[in-house]
Amino acid sequence: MTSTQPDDPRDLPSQYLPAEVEGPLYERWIERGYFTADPSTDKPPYTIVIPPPNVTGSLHLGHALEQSMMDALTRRARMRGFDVLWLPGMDHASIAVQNLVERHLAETEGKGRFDYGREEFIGKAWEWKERFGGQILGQMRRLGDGVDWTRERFTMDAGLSRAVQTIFKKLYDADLIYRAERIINWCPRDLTALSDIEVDHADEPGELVSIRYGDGENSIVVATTRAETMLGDTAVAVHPDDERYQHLIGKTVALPLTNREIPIVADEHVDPSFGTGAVKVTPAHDPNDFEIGRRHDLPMLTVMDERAVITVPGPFHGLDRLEARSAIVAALREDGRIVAEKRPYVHAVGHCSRCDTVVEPRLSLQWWVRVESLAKAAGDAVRDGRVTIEPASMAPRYFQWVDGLRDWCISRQLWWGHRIPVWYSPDGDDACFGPDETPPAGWTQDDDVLDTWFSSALWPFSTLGWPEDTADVRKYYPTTVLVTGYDILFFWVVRMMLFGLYAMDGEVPFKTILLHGLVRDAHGKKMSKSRGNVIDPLVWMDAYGADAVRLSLLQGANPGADQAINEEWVVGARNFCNKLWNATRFALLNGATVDGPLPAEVTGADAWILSRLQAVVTEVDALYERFEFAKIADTLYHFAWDEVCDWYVELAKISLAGEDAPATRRVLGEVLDTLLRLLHPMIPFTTEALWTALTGRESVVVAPWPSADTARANPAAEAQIAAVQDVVTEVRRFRSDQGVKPSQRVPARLTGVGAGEDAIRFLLRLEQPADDFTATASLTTSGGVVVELDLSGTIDVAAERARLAKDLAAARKERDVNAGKLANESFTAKAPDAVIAKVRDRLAAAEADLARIEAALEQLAT
RNA sequence: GGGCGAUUAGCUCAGUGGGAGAGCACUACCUUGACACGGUAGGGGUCACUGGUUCAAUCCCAGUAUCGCCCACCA
Repeated sequence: MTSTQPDDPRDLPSQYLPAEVEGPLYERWIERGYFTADPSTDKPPYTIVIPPPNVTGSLHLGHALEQSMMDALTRRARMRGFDVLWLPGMDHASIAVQNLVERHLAETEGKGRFDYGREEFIGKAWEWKERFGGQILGQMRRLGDGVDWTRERFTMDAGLSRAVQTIFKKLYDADLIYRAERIINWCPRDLTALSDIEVDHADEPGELVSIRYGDGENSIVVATTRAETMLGDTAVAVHPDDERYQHLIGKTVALPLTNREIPIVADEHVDPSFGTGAVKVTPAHDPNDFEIGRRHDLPMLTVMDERAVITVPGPFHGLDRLEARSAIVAALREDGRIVAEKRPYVHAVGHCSRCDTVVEPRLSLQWWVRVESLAKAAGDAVRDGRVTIEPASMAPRYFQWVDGLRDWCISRQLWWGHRIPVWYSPDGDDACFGPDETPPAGWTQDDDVLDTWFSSALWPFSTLGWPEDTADVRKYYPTTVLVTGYDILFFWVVRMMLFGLYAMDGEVPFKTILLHGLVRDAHGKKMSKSRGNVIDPLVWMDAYGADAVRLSLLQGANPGADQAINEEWVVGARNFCNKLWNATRFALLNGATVDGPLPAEVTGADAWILSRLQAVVTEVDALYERFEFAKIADTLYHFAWDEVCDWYVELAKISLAGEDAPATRRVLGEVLDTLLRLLHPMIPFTTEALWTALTGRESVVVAPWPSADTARANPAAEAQIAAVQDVVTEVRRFRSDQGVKPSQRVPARLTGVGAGEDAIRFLLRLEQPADDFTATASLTTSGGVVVELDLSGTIDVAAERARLAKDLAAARKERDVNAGKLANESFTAKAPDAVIAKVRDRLAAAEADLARIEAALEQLAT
C-alpha cells in the first residue's frame, strides 16, 4: 500500500504508518530542546541516569525495555511539571573493548597489543571507539528516548576521569584502598585479575584423585581435583581433633614426584568428614590453602605462570595446567600412589565471565577496596528506608550480597581504562596523586587500570560534574529512580551505593531502585547467540514502529519478573496504535474540539465516558506510583479499545448527528486529548502525531499531564450505559444465534427501557414498528427489557431452545450455590454482612433470571 | 549448603479469603458510513498434587513433585 502524509494534518490516512510518522518527530523534539534540563528553573528535579551501555554495544531488547521504562517515567514527570534530567552516556567497558580492539587489530594488521606498546595501543583503541563505537546512540533516537543529549557522558571523559582520580585518592587517603598480595581470580587468557563477581561458577565433571603422600605408617592420603598443583604443595592439613591423624600432626611427609618434605599441620578449616579428612595445601594456587598457609606460616610456592603453564623445572615444565594434570596423575599412578580415582566428579568450576576460560586462583599483588564500612552504609541506607528497592522481593538479594561482601579487587592488568593514580619513586616509594597534583619527575605510574565498574560506580554524580560544585550536582543529585535489570544489582547498583554514599557525604545516589526482569524469547528461554534465538529490536521497529516495540515490552513489564516476547505481541501493539489512530481520525472527521470548558449539558454517553475517564486517570496515576507498567498499559489499552472505541465512539455517532453534536464534539475531543496524553509516555510518536493533529497545539511532550476531575464521577450515567450495553449484547447474541446479519434492519418494539432506547435502536439497527408489525420473536433481557422483533418469518426454535437451556442451567447453578450458602448457618452467622447481602442479591438475580428463562422457554413451546 | 521465585485457558501471563481473567491463538457470522492492523457473537481451565486452618481456599499454612534464578573458599 502506498501513501503519503496529507498536507492538512487533520486529514489523516486511514492506516497508521509508523515509518512515515516517527521519523521527523524525534528531530523536532531535539531541535525544540524539550529534553534539555535546566537547573535554573524553579521546577523540582526528576533525575534518571541511564545505565550506560557499552560503547561497543548495539540496542537489544533488554535496553529497549529498560529505556522504554525510563522514557515513560521521565516523559510523565516532564508533563507533570518537573525539571527532568534523563542523562545518557556510555561505558568504556575496559576488558570487553580491549578484547574487541585486540581482535580487530589482529585481523586488520596482524599484530598483538604488545607489538604496539601501551601508548600506541590506547591510541588505536580511541580511534576504534570513534569509528565503531556509539552505534547504540542512534538506536536510542530511533526508539524515541527523551534523553538530554547536551549532557551526554562517557566514562573515560576528562571530567569523569577527574572524578575517578579524586575518589581514588580520597579512599586511598582514608586507607579504604590498599595494595596487597593475595589469591585472586586470574584469567589466563585475558591475563588479568578479576573480581569475585566476574567469575561464573558452573558444575562440571572433573576428577577426584586420592593420592598417598609419604610411606609406611607416616603416610597420609589426600584427595584433590587439581593434581597438578601438588607441585606447589607446602603442607598437608588435617582437622586438629581428627583422631586418625593425631600421631602425624607436626611431622613431615615426603611429597611425591619431588624430594621435598612438607609438614602436616592441624587446621580448623579441614572438614574431617570429607574424603580422607586430609587436604593438600597449595597456598599460592588456592584461596583456602592460602589462608591455611598464612595461619601456619607456610611457604607460598608459585608453580604456574600467568598463562597457567607449569614453571617448575623437571618433566612437567612447560605443560599447560590441564596437560600437567593428566601427566602428573599418570606419573603418580606409575609410582603406585593413586589409591582412588573418581571420574567423573562433578564440582563447581569458575570461569571468566568475559571469555569463559577457566579461572586460575593466583597469588598476586593487587589493589583492593576495603568494603566493610562502605557496605555497612550501603546496607543501612536500604534498611532505614532512604533507598527503596522495587519490587521489595528483590531486597533479600541485595542484603545477602552487601552484608557478606568481601574486599573488592579493583586492579586489572589491562591498558584500556582508568590508570591507577599511584606513582612509584625510583627508590620504591609510592604515593597517590589527585587530578591537580603532579608526581615528582622520575616517578612512574602504576601499570594497572581500574575495574570498569569502579568508574560506573560514580555515574550518578560524576556525570553531573562532580567533584566540581556544579549547579547540576546541586540540583540533580540524588537521582530519583535508578532503572536497571536485577542481573546487574551486584555489579553496578551495589557499587554505586558504596561510592555514592561515601563521596556524597552519606547522601544516597538514588531514592528508588527499580529492578526489571529479563526479556526472553516467546517460550521464556533466555536469548543467546548459541541458542540462536536473539531478536533484534531494530528489525521489529522497522516492521511495526518504535511505539509498537515499546508498548509490547511495557505490556509485559511486571515488576521484577522476566517476560517472554513474541512478534505477535508487537503486532498486537501496532494494531492498538492503528486503533488509536482511527479513533482520532474519527474524532477529526467529526469536528471534535479541545478548547473551552466542557459543556454543562451532555448526553448520557458523554457523562458516562467522562466519568470513566477520570477514574482511569486516577488508576493510571496510582499504578505509576508502583511502577506497574504492564497494568498501566493494560488499563489504557482496554479503556481505549473496549470503552472509547467499542462503545463511546459508536454511541457518539448518534448525538453527532443531532442537536447534541456540539457538546459531544467537545467531549469526544476531551476524551481523546486526555487519552493521548495518558498514553504519550509509552507510545510517544503515535500520540504526538495524533495529539498535534487533534489539538493544533505545539506538542504533547510539553502538554500537562491529565489530572482526575473527580467531580465528573457519575455512577448514574455509568449505570445507564451499563444497562444499554447489557441489552445490546443480549440482543446481539440472539441475532447471532438466529443467524440475522448485523446489517439487517429489524423492526422491533421495546418495553421497559428508559433513556437508552435511541442508543439501543441505533446500535442494534432496530427500526420503529410499522403498522403491520408482527412480533415473531421476543426476548426479555436480564435487566427486564422486553424486546419484540419482527423477523418476517419463523425463528430457529431449536437454536433458541439450546441457548435458553444453557442459560437455564447456569442460572440454576447460580441459584443453588447462593441458596446453599444462605442455608448454611455458619455462613450467615460468621460471614461479613456485606458478603451475605451480596449473596442474597445474587440469589434474587438468579431466581429472576430463572423465571425469565422459563417463561421464554414456555413461550417458545407455544 | 544458603537465599528467592514459579506451577492458573493451546501459548505467554495477570489476579483475589466470598461470582475464574487478559492478550494472542481457535470457531461462526459480517467488506455496517474511524479502523479487516477491523466488527459481533462464541468455545475453552477439577487455578501442579496432598493435607491443614476457615462458615468459605486458586488465594493463607505445612508437606510433595516439577521447573527456574541468585549467592557460596564442598578440597
